[in-house]
Parts: sequence; structure tokens; C-alpha cells
Amino acid sequence: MARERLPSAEEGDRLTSVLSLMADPTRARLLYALDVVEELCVGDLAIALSVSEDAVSYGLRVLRTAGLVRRRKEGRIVYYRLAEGFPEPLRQHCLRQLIEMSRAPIEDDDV
Amino acid sequence: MARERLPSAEEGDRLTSVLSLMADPTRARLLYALDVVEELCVGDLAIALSVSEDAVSYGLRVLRTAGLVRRRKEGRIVYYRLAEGFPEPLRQHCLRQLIEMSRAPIEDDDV
DNA sequence: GCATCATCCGCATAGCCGCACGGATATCGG
DNA sequence: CCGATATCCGTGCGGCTATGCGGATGATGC
Repeated sequence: MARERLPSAEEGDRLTSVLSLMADPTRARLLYALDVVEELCVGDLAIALSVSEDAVSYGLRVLRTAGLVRRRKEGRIVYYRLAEGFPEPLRQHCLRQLIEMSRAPIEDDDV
Repeated sequence: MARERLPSAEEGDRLTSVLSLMADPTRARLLYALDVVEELCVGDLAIALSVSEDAVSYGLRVLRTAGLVRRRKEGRIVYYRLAEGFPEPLRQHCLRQLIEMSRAPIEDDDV
């Protein structure tokens, strides 16, 4: 049955390409922030995440190239938000579930 | 409210560390195979995924170090399976949902 | 005991990636 | 028109990592 078919190398790459976008602290936090607040500009994101504006800009550039975020210019300020086509599974299951998980980690992982 | 709190850098790292384990084609396919078949040895995994045994061995070593898979020796053959403490969200939401997603990608992603 | 096999390990290498830096562009206030 | 501001872009570098290779280890069959 198809449900037991193993993913091909190509499917593995496709999965990986989207997951590796979240497998970076800056990008993951950027996406989560945009999931929560809906629309934010670069400067505010930099302050909110305590990251340099360059790092934020670079992270957003990568996400934009991948089509995961959209930008809207208003004067000299650029507002970012999640793209309309942002994959729902990624949003619900990775952004929210996994962020939740990373807050209550395995117990013997304490300080 | 806590639900709107943005993840700290540390939480971002924790999330990233587990996600980056899946953000590699070999490891993702290894995990999915073990999710489906339950227990497999290195050689069979190499054949099933069309990867060198060394690559499989390395991938499993990384996953084992992270505590995501367990091994059981029987003679000279080593069988691997997902660890008991394998995070359920990761299993359900990433392994299955995302593999499913990578099979039916966004339609304008043609050719 | 010896040849064989499955697997692991250490090491070296090559490729990728996130980020800082310097400069460019566009917009705003006056 | 001018300086300040917000952001983008190209480039370069340091660090990480997946992988291949040679050798070691332990089990098996005879």
C-alpha cells in the first residue's frame, strides 16, 4: 500500500528543503513571530528577537526566496508577513507544536 | 499571554537542534523508514534508501547520539528502531504530515 | 584458527550557510 | 536639495557537517 512506501530521495530532498528553512534559530523565530503578530517590519523584528538587522534581513531574504513570506512596502518601511500559500501543516504542526515542545523539553534536559 | 510570547534564542536553539536532525534527506528517510517498518538493520536500510552503508551508519550514529533511535545487537547484525522517548509531535506532525506534504507539493511548483 | 561478513570508528576533505561589512537605493522631513 | 533613515544587495569569511576511505572490532561458518 502507498502508505508504507518509503520516500524517494527526491521526496526526501523536497521535505528537507522546507524543513531546513526552519532548522535555523533566526528563521524559526522569525516565522513564529510572523505567525503570532501577522505583520512586522525588519527593525521591529530585530528588536523583538535581539538579532542584528542584517541577520533579520538575510533570514527574511531566504524565506522570501523560498516563497514563505511576503513583503509590503509602506514608505521606507517594509512589512513582512507569512505568504498566503504558507503550508498549513508546517504552520500548525511545526511552528506551533514544536515551539510548544521546545518549551517543555525532555525532563532530564534540565539545567 | 504566554501564547503570544516569542520564543527566546535558547528555545529557538532547542527547536532548531531537533528540527535540523530531520533537515537532512538521509536522516529524514531513515526516521520515516523506522516509523513505518519499526525495526531494520543497517544493510537493509542502505538498500531500501539507495544510500551507502557508511552514510546510513553515520546518520544513525547522529540520531542515536541525539537519543532518537535505539539499537539492538543480534549476532553481528545491528537492528535499529525509534527510541521509546521519540517525541510524538515530531513523529506525527513532521514525519507523517510533512512526508505527505512533500508528495503533493504546491501546484505551481511544476516541472 | 582462519577467512568472511556486518558494522563501527577516526580522520580528512569538500561543500554549504549564516552573518558581518561596505556600499547602494529609496523615502522622508525640512 | 540635503541629510537622515530603513532596508536591500553582493561579497567574503569562519564554522559546521555529510560523506568517503582505511582500518579496527566482533560474530559466524567451517
